[in-house]
Formats: sequence, structure tokens, C-alpha cells
Amino acid sequence: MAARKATALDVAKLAGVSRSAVSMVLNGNIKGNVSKDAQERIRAAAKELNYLPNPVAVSLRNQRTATLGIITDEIVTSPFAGRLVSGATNAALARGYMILVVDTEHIPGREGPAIEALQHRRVDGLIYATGSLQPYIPSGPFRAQPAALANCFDPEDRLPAVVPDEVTGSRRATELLLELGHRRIALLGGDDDNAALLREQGYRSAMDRAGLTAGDHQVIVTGWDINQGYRAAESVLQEPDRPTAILAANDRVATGILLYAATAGIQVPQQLSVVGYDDQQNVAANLVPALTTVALPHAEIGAIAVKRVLDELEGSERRTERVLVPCPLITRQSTAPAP
Amino acid sequence: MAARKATALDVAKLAGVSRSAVSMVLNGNIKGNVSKDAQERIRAAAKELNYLPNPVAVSLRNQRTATLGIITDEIVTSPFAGRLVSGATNAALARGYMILVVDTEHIPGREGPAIEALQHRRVDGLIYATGSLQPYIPSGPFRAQPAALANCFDPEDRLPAVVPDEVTGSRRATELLLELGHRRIALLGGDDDNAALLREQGYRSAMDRAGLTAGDHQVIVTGWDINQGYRAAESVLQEPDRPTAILAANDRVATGILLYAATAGIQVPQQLSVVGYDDQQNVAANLVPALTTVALPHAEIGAIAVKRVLDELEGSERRTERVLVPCPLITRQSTAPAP
DNA sequence: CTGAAAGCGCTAACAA
DNA sequence: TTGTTAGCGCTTTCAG
Repeated sequence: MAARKATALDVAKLAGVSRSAVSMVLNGNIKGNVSKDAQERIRAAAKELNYLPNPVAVSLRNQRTATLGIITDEIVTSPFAGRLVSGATNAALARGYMILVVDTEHIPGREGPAIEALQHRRVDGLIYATGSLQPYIPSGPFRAQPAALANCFDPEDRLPAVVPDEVTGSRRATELLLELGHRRIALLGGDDDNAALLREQGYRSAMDRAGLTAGDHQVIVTGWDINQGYRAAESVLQEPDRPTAILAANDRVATGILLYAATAGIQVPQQLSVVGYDDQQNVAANLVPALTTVALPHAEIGAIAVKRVLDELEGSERRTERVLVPCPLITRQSTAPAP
Repeated sequence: MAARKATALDVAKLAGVSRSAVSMVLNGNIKGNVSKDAQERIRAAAKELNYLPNPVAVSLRNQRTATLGIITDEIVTSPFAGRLVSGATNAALARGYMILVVDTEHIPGREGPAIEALQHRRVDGLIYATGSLQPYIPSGPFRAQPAALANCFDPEDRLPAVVPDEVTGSRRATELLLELGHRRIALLGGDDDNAALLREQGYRSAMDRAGLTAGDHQVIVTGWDINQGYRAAESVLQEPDRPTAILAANDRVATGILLYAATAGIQVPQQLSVVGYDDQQNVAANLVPALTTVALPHAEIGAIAVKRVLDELEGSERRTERVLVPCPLITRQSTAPAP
């Protein structure tokens, strides 16, 4: 139960010095002005009184709030990317910052006011975070102060952007399947959005490198949901030359595939290997069979975005290159050697 | 691009009055002191300069930050209850408050420092929110200032608590099944935690009221995950007198049941009705078949908790009764008349 | 080496 | 009716 009251003046009195001395010592601003003795008394007094500078007063004085604002389109609302906010919060906390989050829930016209609200609160920096990988055109405020993009990127690269390395992720996943001896590998990819395109690129690169012919490639534009995975599986798995392995757009699509395979009496992984994407919590590891998948490093993305903003805030030059965060491949029970 | 600079002094100058007049007029504190004329000039000047009081200065002066703190054990990290934070944020925003969230991620020893950090930031009120329904013993800070509990409750009811009405929710779900003519209805319930117990209570109350005998009841302690639902279904559905309907602990358990049913060639809903719980986003509505389920009103819980805190903050008496938020039954394709 | 003083932007009590 | 003044708690310049 810390006493919530001690001010710098209290500390000064107890230590027998002036308020300014307290401030200087506690902030390490001793330009050779305070005697060693006084310094010790100040520190002791501060500890005794459990003194911490009032952040509100500090903010007013320094014109900095030690607060970052995150605007997101669906991170909070969505069940997938909460770890992004959590990673960001932890990284911020570790450096003495707190985070104000506003989720626009994809509601048009909500973004502007959200940014304004955050600016009005005098946040020191801004982060825009999206639920799915996509381009984002940063508006004025983003370019006018320390800022970063998380899981999205500025097509013109005016802002630091932190995004998952989707290409390598799906290439690695495809390689795993190839190493297991699979040849007919289908990609049930999302739709024509950025992540889907990049994942397809990784898939094709691995397939091509393995010298596979067009007949072995099979890319079906699906969607991102369970039922869409189910339907795509339904159409792909009924063909005579059905694939022996499927790379799914994400774990939900993989769930749909598993559901259809069960219905059709196709055993996974004995007759069909399935790889997901996301490593969605409480899903991938708990499916039957447990799903081999590519993890999306949301927490890390959030943490790095925060780091970028804080570095810029503390004096570094703005670095606008995109950071590609690795997506680790997690091998579980849904993949096996080709039949 | 609003000018970020105008201060009360600028407004005063432009309107030809004193700073205090500006403050009074803009805060509605005119105790008959300012001429109608001056008032209009002030408002006009404020609008012209795009003036908004600097919240940091206001905070320092008023000793209130218009900020609420939420401590949670897994809301942010977890894919399920993000809407709680989102509901809370929106409710707060609507009344001019912002929210600082700290997720302890169930890490022991993190809660104390989190509360301290929030208090240090001078939040005006505190909310403790849990991912799953459970008792929570509020520590000192919670009892010393405006606060509320979301999705958890103080066994001694010293704090307002906002929780889902689990009993009614599962009773309604059971009644739906009974209305469809089912008699042998199994409950694959979580484990011995609060939500599981309450859901079982609702189930039993509906079963008893329908005059069903012990043979028709069947309660299996399962868990909350897909694979656990799968295994429980495996054991329950192989019996000769297998149930014609299952009430699942949650949507993930229901997913496991659907997976097993598909594997075993049991058609849902023709041969087996399944009801979930949670109405988990991107899951319940997209399963195959789409899942009938009981929705957990997370957003509303968050919003009501915020309202409680703000009401207390703005002068109302603390009301410590528990608020039961209804869990609406959502009927989809996984339920049908008994075979 | 130390302390007094100014001021961040605002509100509210008090004089005029 | 209006303007002046005294802080909220802190940092930092500038005399002592």
C-alpha cells in the first residue's frame, strides 16, 4: 500500500535540500552541482517516502505523456491478433510507456476521430495496426510524429512497417511437404489479398524449385473461414488425382478441410497431410489431429513496432524500411510422409 | 489538420476577455458572471481557433485524468473476450474517457505491479476483467476507488460485478432441444469451474422441469478445447443408447464433437443436434453445419462495467449488486427435431 | 555547489 | 459583471 501522496517538496524537506535538487538527482541531471552527501540524502528520502514523480505534472512540464496510441481496424475485436496489442503493451511498459488503444472495428469514418482523440490526449507516438496484412496510406498525423505500422505497410514506405515474412513462411511449409515426399500439393488460399498473394508466392517458389510440373500445382482461391475451407476441400478431394497434401490459407480453413476429410472418410495424416497458417491459439494445437502450421508472430510484430516508435522518439533517425518478422513452422500431427 | 496549439489564453485574447471567463463559459460554470455577449464571443473564438482544453493541464489541475484502467488476466491475449475490452473502450469514449489496459497473461506476480502502474498513472477508476467467469478477491486499490468487476465477481460482493447469465443461457438452450423433441440430451461440460457449474445448473433445471428421468441426463466433465470435445464425443456417441442431442461446454468443444461425428459417420443435425456456447467469432457461424449456440455478451459486459465505474465516479453511490447480462440463444443449422 | 523563480495550461476562489 | 491570483507538481535556467 504505497502512500499515494509524497511530492518532490516532501522529499526536499526531508532531505534538507531544495525541490530542484531533488528533481536533478532523481533524473540524473547533476551537472556537478549537488554534493555527494546531498545526493544520498535525497535518494534515501525518496525511497523512504516512496516518492515517484507525478506523471501528470511531468507530462505538463515536459510536453510528453509517455503514452503511445494504437489505432487498429480489428485487432481488439478480432480473436486473432490480440497478441499484437499484448506484445506492444509489454514492450512499451518495459520502457515506461503505456498504450491507449482504439479499435475502429472497420467502421468507416471512425478512424479520423480516433486519431484525433489520441492526438488530443497528447500521445507521443502513433501505431496503426491491422488484423490482416494490407497496405495502409498514413494520414498527416502519422507522418508528422513518431509512428510505425504493424501488420500493414505504406506502399510508399514513408513509415517504418513491421510485417510477417509470409513468403518464407509458406515456402518453408511447402518444403516440409516436399521433404515428406508429397508431389501433388494443393494450396487453398484466402482470396486476393496481400497475405494470400505472398503465401502463394512462397508456395510456388518451393514447388518450382523442386521442379514440379504444372499438374502438381493446384491453387484454389478459397476464403478465410471454416466453411469455405470445407467447400474447397469438397471440390478438390473428390477428383481422381486428388492431392496428397494441402496447404491451407489459415487454421480455420484447415479446420474446414479436416471436417470435410472426416466426413469423406479420408484419414489425416495417413491419406492426406494438412498444413495451416496462424498457429491460432486454442485451435491449431488442439485440433484432431493437432495441426502442423506456420505461426504468425503477432506479439513480436507489436513489440518491434513499439520499439521503432520509441527509438525515433528518443532521438534516432526515422528508419522507414520494412521489417520482415519470421513465421516459424510448427510441426504437429497433421503431416506425414506421402502415401 | 487541426492546429494543435491554441490555448485558453489565445481564446481569451481573441474574444477580448480573461482566461477565467473562457474556462467558465466552456465548462458551463457561469454563475451569472459573464455577459451573454462575452459568452458568444468566447464560443466563437474557441471554435475559430479550434480550441480544446489541454487534457494534461486539466488533469493536473483537477486531479482527474479521465482515464480508466483495466487489468485482465487474459482478455487481450485470449482470442475470446477481446470484445469485452472493445465494449469497454467504446462506452468510455462516449463519455470522454480513455482506457489503459494491462494484460497479466496469467503470470503470477504481475497483477500487483500492473495495478500500481495504473494507479501511478492516476487512473480515475479500475476494472478487473477475467477471460473466464470466476471469483476475484479485490485488493486494496479496488476497494479504495471507483471500480467494477467484469466477467468475475467478489464472493463478498463489495464491488459491482457484471457477469453473464449462464444459468438462463444454458436453460434456454436445453429448452430448445426439448422443444425439438429430444429426450436423451448430454451435457459435455467444461471442468469444475464456475461457468461449467452454472451451465450445468441451467441444463438440469430445464431437464428436471421437463420431467426427464435420470437415464436421460448425462453429464460428462470434459474440458474447453476441441480435442477434449472430440474425445468426450467419442466416448458418449459409441454407446447403444447414445444421446440425440449434445449441449457443449463451448463452441470449441462443439467443434470437436462435429469433428468426431463426421469421422463416425453421424450426421448433424439429422442424427444428432449440437449446441455450443460463446458464439465465438469466425467459428460458430462458419462451422459446417453452422452452429446453434448461446452468445456470451462480452461487449455488453465491458460496457456495463465501465458505466458502473463512471457513475460512481460522477457521484452515484456504489452499487455492489451483481448484474446478470442475458446470453441470447442463436439458432443456426446444427439443431433439428429429434430423429 | 545551491536555491529562487519562471512557467507548462488550466480552474476556481476572490477582489474589484 | 469582470479580471487577478494562486496553485496543481514538476523541470530547468539563472543568480547567488
